[in-house]
Amino acid sequence: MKISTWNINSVRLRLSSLAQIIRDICPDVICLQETKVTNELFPSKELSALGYPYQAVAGMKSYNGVAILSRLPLTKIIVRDWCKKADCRHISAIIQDTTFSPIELHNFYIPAGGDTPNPIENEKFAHKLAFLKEVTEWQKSRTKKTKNMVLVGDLNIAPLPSDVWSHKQLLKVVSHTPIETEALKQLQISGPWVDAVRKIIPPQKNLFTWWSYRSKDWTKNNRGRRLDHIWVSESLKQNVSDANVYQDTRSWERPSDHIPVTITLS
DNA sequence: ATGGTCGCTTGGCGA
Repeated sequence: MKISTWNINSVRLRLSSLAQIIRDICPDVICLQETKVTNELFPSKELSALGYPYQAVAGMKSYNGVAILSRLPLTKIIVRDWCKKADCRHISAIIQDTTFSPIELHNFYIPAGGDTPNPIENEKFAHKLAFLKEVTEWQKSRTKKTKNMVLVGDLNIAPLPSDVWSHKQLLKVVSHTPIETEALKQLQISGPWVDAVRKIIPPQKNLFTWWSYRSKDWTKNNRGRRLDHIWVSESLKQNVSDANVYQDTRSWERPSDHIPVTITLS
């Protein structure tokens, strides 16, 4: 089973890019973030025609928005609000597969956090930290636990030194500050999570999934960050047989600033 | 230290 995650930055604008990615990768399940569209205007028919009849969608006008597209049936679709905001940053579903027992899938779009890494001066950063804490506490409080779980999304944090182009220069930049990487670690250990991508691609090796639009040539200095992640539960750890990023897409016409990340479960 | 670019929507916000 192949599971991909991609911050698409407008699903309507990049439908043809998504179709190409589908042709190239053939994922069984695709999780999108920043769809930037209401559910009424979500291109359901087009995506169904591309081979994904099972869809879980949580969108709003202009901002945020998450979606799960699947070749396999999805059950128990849940859209959750965090920090008392109905801002479409999380959707979960159970993938009904015949090879594995059911897999509980969580698709997150964690707040970016603004520019200043100080929760007192910057309410967006405060929101990001509060969001992480709330998800962490929620995971700890869950009593009914599904065995097989996968968590994906644009987590907007690059946890490892090798997840950014310069560890030293980014320590005070939102996405790589110690307070964030620590919060992400707490979130990770509050559940059964293993970083599936880093199980395949060694933690020493630089790996990025995002490059800013604010650069004439993103390849020149390769100033990227790994903001997009796929985690699996311990129960699936041994099943992770591949993980990769589709870096070519960043050079396509009208690219998203994020690239797709994919794992294979065997 | 500053400004650089996108997308949605048409001014300004969020990234």
